[in-house]
Amino acid sequence: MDDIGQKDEPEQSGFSARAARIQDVAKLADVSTATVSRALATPERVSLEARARVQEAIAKTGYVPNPAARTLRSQKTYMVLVVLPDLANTFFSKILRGIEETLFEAGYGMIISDLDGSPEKEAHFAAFTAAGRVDGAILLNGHLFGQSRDGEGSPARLSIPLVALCEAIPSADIPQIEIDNRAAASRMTQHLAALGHKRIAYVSGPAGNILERERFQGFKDGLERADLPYDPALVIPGDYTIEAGVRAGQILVAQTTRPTAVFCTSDQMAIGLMRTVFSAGLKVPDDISVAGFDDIEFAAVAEPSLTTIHQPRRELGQAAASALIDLLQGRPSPKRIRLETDLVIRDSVVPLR
Amino acid sequence: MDDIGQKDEPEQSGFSARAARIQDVAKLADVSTATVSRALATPERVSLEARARVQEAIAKTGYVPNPAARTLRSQKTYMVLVVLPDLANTFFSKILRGIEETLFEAGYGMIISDLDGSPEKEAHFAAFTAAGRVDGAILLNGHLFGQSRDGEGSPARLSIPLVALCEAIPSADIPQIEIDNRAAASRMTQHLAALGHKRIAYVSGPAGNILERERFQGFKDGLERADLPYDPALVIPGDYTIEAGVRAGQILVAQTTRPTAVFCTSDQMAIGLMRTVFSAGLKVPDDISVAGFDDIEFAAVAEPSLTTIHQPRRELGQAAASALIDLLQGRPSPKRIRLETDLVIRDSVVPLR
DNA sequence: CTGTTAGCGCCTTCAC
DNA sequence: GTGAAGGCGCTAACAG
Repeated sequence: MDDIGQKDEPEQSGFSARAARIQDVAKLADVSTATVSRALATPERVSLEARARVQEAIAKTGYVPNPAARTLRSQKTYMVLVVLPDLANTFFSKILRGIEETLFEAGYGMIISDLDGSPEKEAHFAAFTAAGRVDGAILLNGHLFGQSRDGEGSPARLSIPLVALCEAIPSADIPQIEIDNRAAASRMTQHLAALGHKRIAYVSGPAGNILERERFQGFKDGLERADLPYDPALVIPGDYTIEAGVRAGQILVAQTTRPTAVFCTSDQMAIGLMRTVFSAGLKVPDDISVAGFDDIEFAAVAEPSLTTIHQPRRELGQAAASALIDLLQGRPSPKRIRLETDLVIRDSVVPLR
Repeated sequence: MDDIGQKDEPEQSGFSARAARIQDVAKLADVSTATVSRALATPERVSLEARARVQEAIAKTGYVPNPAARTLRSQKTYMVLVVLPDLANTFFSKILRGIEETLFEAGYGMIISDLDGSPEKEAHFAAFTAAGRVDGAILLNGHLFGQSRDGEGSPARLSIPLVALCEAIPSADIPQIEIDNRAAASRMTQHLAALGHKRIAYVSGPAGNILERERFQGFKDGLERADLPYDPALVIPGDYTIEAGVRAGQILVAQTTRPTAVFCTSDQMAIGLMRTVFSAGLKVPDDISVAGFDDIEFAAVAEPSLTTIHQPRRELGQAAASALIDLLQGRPSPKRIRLETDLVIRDSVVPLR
């Protein structure tokens, strides 16, 4: 990453509408194309002198290797696919940034696939990886794709290095980067219990989701440790979205004997729920305490500010990208990484009076 | 070469360890490779019979064209670069989704570049496009990269089709997809004025930003139409972030003669500002009305819910992608598209009592 | 309508 | 340390 300077005009003399090729550089440096190639890939195997001439010629021509040709030859794309269920979900953006940063530093580009719950898209991206457009993939959607029912004719190229991020894929033997959802949920539940809350509602994630399963386990763990009974009637279904929070709030306010605290398994739901609770004339935290999960940017500025579990989103992205790069470069990669979460205490949860 | 080497694996028998090539399909279908290629690209120029045989052979082999080879030959990548200033900003996610959808339908992939204010990255992506890794680009960052200032003969080199989205680039002769920021800001200002507010503060975007320039003009337009004087003391600097809103709030509450309404030029700032205002013991909207801009998801569930300008983010993304695809496929493309905004009236703004 | 031929630009043995 | 040459897989050009 050296040249930034000469974007100027090598075109005063000629109509250089065409990009320089390795041949042009070779001719100008008076070496063979092989030497140019080596000067770029393995400079130590080229004499200092030749290297200098090549450098100069590259600078003069503004040569940039053609990636398609390079890929065709070397079977490497220096591209990584990031698969996520919903690009518009604010939870992912900081993770993406962490991924992008780390990939960028290692010279990889990032292609994003927003699955959007569409099997068609999933098939498309499966074909995409099969076609060798990417060297590896980071999966945020909790499952592998391209599992054809009978495997007939499915090419073996599908097996590129993969990393699971956030939503673990236990069945797959790939690096798993995540937080300890169960422990975090347990911790929050105990926090609420320690403040005197005995009737604690739980707003869930989507049924079957692995995060949901773990957080739900954690919720029950927390109750148990606090010697509180688990009451299924206090579980309200959700799916991590703002809208689910709004709906959960409606269910909540309609209840005759309301819980004194609600543990929402995403901040988005917590914020949506508080909205409904306010509209119903109740107050948070005076009438009901509300806790979230994720610590998105808006958690700190919500009204009241949200007590929640902090997830190191950027670091999660970075860790996943690092693990994948290790894999891609043949280095041993961590099998499983669990990053630490924090309980962030703000104003939406208060002791039961 | 250090791969798992199966050099002489007979490639029959249903499952090949190696991806099928066009030759394999050709042989199986008993046609030439050219016919296979045509059957894929221009089926109408291939006899029904041959087409059927090719289809069958493709199915049997699981053939997927090698994109690198295709790109090398045809000089088309079917990839589009999306350049944006900050991936972690929630404002962009829905726009990205709109872009992705439309690109996907047209068979294009999306590569995202998060500039993150880094000139180094910008140089990198300039080289990226120069290297021909993408067919076109959508720019959300308000300026071209890798281009010299003179509008004369320079752009011959890395000129791929471009589209400017949201932040217009007036100097560039490319399709511009945007909203009428000036009109929208004027409308909001007049709305506040119509409710009796006479001292209206304005929390700005980053200095020099084109959105900021237009919205600021709109703010002044609105004051003028409402016969209100423009008072520079009521302008608070910001940069569209939550944090800027928090800081603006601090400035606001410290003022001796406070305005009765604040127009924040992003929802994120409005939400951050309300946070500070609450912490200072004031009430929104009773003590001060607050308006936003963008209508992000959290605007509707903020407390109080936010009166703001709705931007059709998804449609903006779709329109930009469509315009770019037109360009890429040699069709005439719209020069400038301005999508409609809406004034969304919620609870954060009330008439002056 | 179909086949043959010739590269796209690069990397990488294989010789020297 | 360097050069010559073949070919990665595909499609465009040109015949037939």
